[in-house]
Amino acid sequence: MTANIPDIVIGRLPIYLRALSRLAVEGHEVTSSHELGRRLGISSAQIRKDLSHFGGFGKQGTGYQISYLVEQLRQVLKVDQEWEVALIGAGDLGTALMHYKGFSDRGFRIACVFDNAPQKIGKKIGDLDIHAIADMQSVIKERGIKIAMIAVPAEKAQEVADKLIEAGVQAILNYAPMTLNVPGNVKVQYIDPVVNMQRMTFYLV
Amino acid sequence: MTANIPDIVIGRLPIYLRALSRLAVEGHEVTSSHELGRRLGISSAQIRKDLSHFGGFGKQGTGYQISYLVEQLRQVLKVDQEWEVALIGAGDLGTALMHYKGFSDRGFRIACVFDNAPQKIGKKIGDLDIHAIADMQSVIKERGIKIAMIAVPAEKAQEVADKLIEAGVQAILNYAPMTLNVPGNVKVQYIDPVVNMQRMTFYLV
DNA sequence: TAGATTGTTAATCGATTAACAATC
DNA sequence: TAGATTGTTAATCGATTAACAATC
Repeated sequence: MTANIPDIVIGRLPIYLRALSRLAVEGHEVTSSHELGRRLGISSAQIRKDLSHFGGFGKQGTGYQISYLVEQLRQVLKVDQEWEVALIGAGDLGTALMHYKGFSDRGFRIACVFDNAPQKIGKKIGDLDIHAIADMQSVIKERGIKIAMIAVPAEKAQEVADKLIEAGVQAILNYAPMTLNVPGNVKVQYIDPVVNMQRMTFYLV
Repeated sequence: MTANIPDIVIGRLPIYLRALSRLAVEGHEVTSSHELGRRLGISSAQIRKDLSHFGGFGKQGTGYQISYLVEQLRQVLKVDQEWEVALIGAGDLGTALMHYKGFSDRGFRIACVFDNAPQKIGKKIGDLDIHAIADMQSVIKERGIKIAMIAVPAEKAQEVADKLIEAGVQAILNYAPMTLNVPGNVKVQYIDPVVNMQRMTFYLV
């Protein structure tokens, strides 16, 4: 069942989930594919088609009960639990990620931080000790961590990724501005703000 | 010519540009669609097809001269110039963005910062003064700024976006975890790390 | 020349949309 | 009941890939 669902559909589910949570916060209890589509700039047909891969979550004539759909999407995406995440890199970006409040209620918790600057190792960041990268693999193996965020300079990113994967990490959010080379069973997502900016300048006058 | 190029093609060009720059740093002078494709996990046919929208940049038998292709892609994407960018929000994330060194050699410079916390206004961040959001529109109009990064809480993001657009901004990089409602002539790109993480957990065991 | 690689065309593949019966 | 909206099928649309002549 899981096997033949297009990546592009999975990619939209977090957007639906985010919009639905927002609707709930705004006090709505029920919504429709049309309302959701209008908010997101997506056709209602696409939303219904996407959701139908996982079951019938709505009711003809009335639409979707938001709390129920949120619960179902959380289950589908496996964020009805809290994932422990390893953060590699305790620079400006790593620090901002540590302080970010938005992870916990959406399924994630930064559980350990690594850096290799001697002056940082042993210091605290938030309420976590910064560990040496030399200890990274043992900590990740011991705690069974499956997800990591890479926030180190581009030159170090591939090396860090290789070690993470060797230690059992299967999902990497890479903030370093480069494409990683990983085996087929490892998922990578990229965040590079400059890429996002360069996708817009083309359209400017 | 510009009009009928698919967005999805434009979206890949910054990735090509990034990889080509990296190849150049590594000392390569020439590459091929096969080599680039191998590095990026993209088919060589797709790379050739994408590039062919903008002209013939390669040579049969030998491939692409990297410096020339980089130059051409920079022109296509309009990042052969430095764009002034407005940053709204001087919290942890805004501060990390201010300190980020990676903008300038890829076409962007943060030219002004805004926040509405009284204790921040007037303080320096990097070598820029933090201005009040009340001054945002006049500064943006005066300097003719076309690009902004939103790094404020979700509740404020739409309001900030509306003001930016009214002041003439045409491209927004939105770090707030919500979809913005904007007119058709305004481009928006989104960065929400939780969305990226939730796109991977589905595939974890 | 022989080998390699481009740019492009046609074929294939996959995603989106339109439409509507079912039904709340 | 009448109106609204789902879930799904078929049609359309668009993107990717395969293949190859051109040519460096």
